[in-house]
Parts: sequence; C-alpha cells; structure tokens
Amino acid sequence: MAAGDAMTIGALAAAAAVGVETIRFYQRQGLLREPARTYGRVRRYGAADVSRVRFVKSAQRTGFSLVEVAELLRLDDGTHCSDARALAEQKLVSVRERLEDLRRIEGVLSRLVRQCRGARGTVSCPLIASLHEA
Amino acid sequence: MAAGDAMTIGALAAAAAVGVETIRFYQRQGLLREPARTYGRVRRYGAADVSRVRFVKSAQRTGFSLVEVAELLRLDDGTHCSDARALAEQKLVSVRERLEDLRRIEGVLSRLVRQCRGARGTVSCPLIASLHEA
DNA sequence: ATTAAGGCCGTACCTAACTACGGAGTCAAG
DNA sequence: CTTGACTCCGTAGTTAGGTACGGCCTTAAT
Repeated sequence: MAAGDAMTIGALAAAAAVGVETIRFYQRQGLLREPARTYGRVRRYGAADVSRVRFVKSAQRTGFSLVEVAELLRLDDGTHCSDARALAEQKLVSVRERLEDLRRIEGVLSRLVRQCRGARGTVSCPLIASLHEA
Repeated sequence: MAAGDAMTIGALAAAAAVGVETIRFYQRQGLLREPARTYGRVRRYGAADVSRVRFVKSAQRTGFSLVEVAELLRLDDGTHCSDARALAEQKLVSVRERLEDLRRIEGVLSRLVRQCRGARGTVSCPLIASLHEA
C-alpha cells in the first residue's frame, strides 16, 4: 500500500513505525486530528499524518513529553521560533538536572562496586554498609 | 517523642522523613516487617524500623527500585557481598545506558537551542525543522 | 457470496511508587 | 469522661505512555 492519501490506521501505524493503538491514543490526546472516514466509518489518513506521527516520535526522542510535543505542534507554523526555543531551553535545564543526578548515582555505584571487588576478608559488605550509613 | 521502642506509625514516618502512607505501603510490599501491636491493634515500631526505612530511601537515591531494594535487604546479612555486588553492577550498566541516552539528548537539544538563537531571519524555526526531518 | 484480514469502540490493564479518602476505632491529656 | 489527635482498614486514584481485549462491523479479494 502506498503512503499516499488513502491509508487505513494500520497502514499509518506501519508507515510511522508505531502500533495501531498508539495512533488511537494520540488521537484521544489531541496530537493527531480526527481524520475523514469512509461511509463505513473507517478512518482514512494521508501523508501529512505520517509526518505528524514521525514528528511526535522524533520530539519524544529529543526528550519532550507528549504534552510538550502537543505544544510544539501548536507552535509549528514558523512564526513562534522563540516560544519553541524557550520550551527547548526549559527542557535542556531539566535534562541537565537529570544528567547530574544520574552522574552522581553512577559515581556512587561505581565506587561501591570497586570497593566490593577489593573487599576480601572485610567483615561486612561495603555496598550494604554504605546504604546503612547514608 | 524519643525514637526508642514504642513509636507509632506517625513517629516512625517522621523519624525516617517519609509519609505515614509510605510506611503502610512498604509494609504491603514486604519491605518492612509487620510490627507488634497494642491491644487496640495500633502498630508499635522500634529503632530498627527507622534504620530499615532509611536504608530503603538511601538505596533508592542510589538508583535501586523498590524490588531491588527488597533483594538487597534479603542479602543484608554480610554473607552475600558478591550477590549484592552483582546487583549493583547490573544497575551500573543500566544507569550508564540512561546516561548515554541523556547525554545524546543534551547534545541535540543544546545544538538546537544554539541554532535557534542565531536564526534571525531564517525562514523556518531550526528546532521545529529538525524535528520534522529526524 | 463468502471469507479472512483488518478496523470499530469502550474499557480495562500495565509499571512504579506512592497518595488520598472515609468512616470507624484508639489513645493520651486534662 | 470528653476531646482531639492519631491510627485503623480497604480501596481507589495519580502520572506517563501506552497495550490489550472482545464482540461486532467493513472492506477487499476470491
């Protein structure tokens, strides 16, 4: 089936590499317009819908939540670059915070593993002991 | 109230800096033993329970899930250091994976923000455009 | 005309770690 | 012996992002 202008929900899902239920879910979330239907009430999608779903997935990979993706989609007319940038800057701050957290955890964990490796004959496990103290 | 051996659930929660409901939740999860009760069926906790809740919180800050914390508590008798270490090594792997993801996101996001800042007079927003492409 | 594949819908379920609620019972102080 | 703070319990709700189900309907090909 061509990704032209008469795709079923299954074809759209395949074209965008997501599940059918994901499309229905995005619809409920307002991330995707309700498409035209056949007389039998079957949804018909077009190429623009494929782009839109791909945009959502791409934005997700870049760290945006679905609520933020919805916001980005609202700003997607070229005239709101500074608004979009503000959203990205905010996101960057929170990403950096999570990054710091994770780096701290990585540091603690790798130190503990190292101590455990060299702990032959120690009375108690350094890892467990450290969790009791902190 | 002293943190001795006749604490109510509220006193334990305060001593460990968590909510009362959190204690009940940990109980249901098997992270905390069911304590002795008064004749009126009110729970009575001791100092050991404070330590245990603090251990849980400490392990959580170190990146372990509650299921993993339960495992660590099972290993907490000094004779299972290599098991505990294996758990920590596994966790370290997943933490490093998340770190890589987050670093990638940070890179993409900071590049996009930079591009947006210098995008005076560009036709379309570099941030939005990039999400359409990727 | 039949049939198989796929679409329709509402609703429930999933993980994780809590958090909230409500009506009844308990406890300690005064 | 009353009052008010606290605790009891089971159950339901929260967030995020889906995933699954099941009974019926539409569509396309044979």
